[in-house]
Amino acid sequence: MPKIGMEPLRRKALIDATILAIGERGSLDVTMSEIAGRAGVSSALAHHYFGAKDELLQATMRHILSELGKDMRFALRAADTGRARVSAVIAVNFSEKQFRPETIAAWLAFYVEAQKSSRLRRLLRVYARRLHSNLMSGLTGLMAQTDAERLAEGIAALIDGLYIRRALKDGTPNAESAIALVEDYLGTKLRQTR
Amino acid sequence: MPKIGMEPLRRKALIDATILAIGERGSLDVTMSEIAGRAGVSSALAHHYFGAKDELLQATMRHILSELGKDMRFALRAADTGRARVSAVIAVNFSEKQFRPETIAAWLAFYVEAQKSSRLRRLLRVYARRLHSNLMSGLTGLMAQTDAERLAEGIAALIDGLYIRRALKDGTPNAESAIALVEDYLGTKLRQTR
DNA sequence: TTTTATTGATTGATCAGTCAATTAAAAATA
DNA sequence: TATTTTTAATTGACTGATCAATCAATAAAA
Repeated sequence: MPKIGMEPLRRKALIDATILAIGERGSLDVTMSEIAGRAGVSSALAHHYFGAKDELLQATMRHILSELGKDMRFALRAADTGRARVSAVIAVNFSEKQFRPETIAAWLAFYVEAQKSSRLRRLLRVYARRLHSNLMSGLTGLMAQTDAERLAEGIAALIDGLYIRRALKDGTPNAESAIALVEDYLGTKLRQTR
Repeated sequence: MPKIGMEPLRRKALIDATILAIGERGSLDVTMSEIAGRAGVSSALAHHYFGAKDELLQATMRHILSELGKDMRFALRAADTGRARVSAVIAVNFSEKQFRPETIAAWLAFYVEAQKSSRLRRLLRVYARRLHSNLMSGLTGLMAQTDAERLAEGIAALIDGLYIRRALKDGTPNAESAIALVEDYLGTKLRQTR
């Protein structure tokens, strides 16, 4: 029962299915058939719309990054002080939508894959740079440039580390305690450099 | 040209080859043939000594963990104050031997794999607990228990985050700057809680 | 002669990717 | 409006490649 204008719907469904599948498996070792099955279509159709598995994975990563970017821009719009900007960046990274097991697992899997794929590496580099510049835009007013650079690096690494730990479901930090940890780091450094 | 007592030699060579191969590929998607080839034997022999690929990977992870443990015990033996113990833990994690691209890539790959394999997950949990208790053994004398717990969590997350960033070869923190970052975090918190 | 070390060849399963065929909607034409 | 033609959506069946795992055979040491 073919219908019209299916392409955007199918693409979206396939990308969502990809995130779900990766999240459940915990790695990119997910077959096209599994993804397509979850999206309710045949694997042939997935190939029809995305060409190769690689492109589906890349589209998925782009989708995740773009969602994060959207949330970030929205949160930053409401932040009027430097301090508020930094807190906004932290909050978005641990928001309901971003700090979910599926999303995190996908992140981690893409991190690993990036070591093989230069295109994925480029995507992640864009994200890292954006995170850094967002942090810096808040921190520069609050301390010396070099201190800000260093702190931004520390916060970014801390966020990544908390993501990994969450993925392992081990010491599972929940969102609030993760935010508290990063905010405490930030607060302590601010008090020190004040 | 069969020789005697080859088993330990072969096992060691295969494990080393596994780390190398994973490090180069950047993931656990490495064939038994590739590993065996690097070790200078046939894939059949790798199966002969390890049974299944899974067990070779597990043995490899155990090897990495045990090396880290050895280094850690050695470094801690020389640390006589609480403060020195914490610094020792940090130093070992970023030591020449541990903070190498191959080792890091292997770490990351195992982190991902751990989401699938409960046995790997157990291994990593042991490591995480050991890291935590090592950190605590140094921190408890220096501040209140709850503060120490929180700081240990933060340091551990920071270490993981710096590992990930190193794996991506992006903002490539070198060992010294990574140590400086963690030590700065620690120092700031100590000055604050003092 | 038994045990250990070793491999080439093979098997069986899994998958990404292709293709020809089918169905129905859209567009064009009568 | 009724028809033919074109385009879009969709799949089942297939192909080719890759790879883990097995096994029978060989060679040398004990």
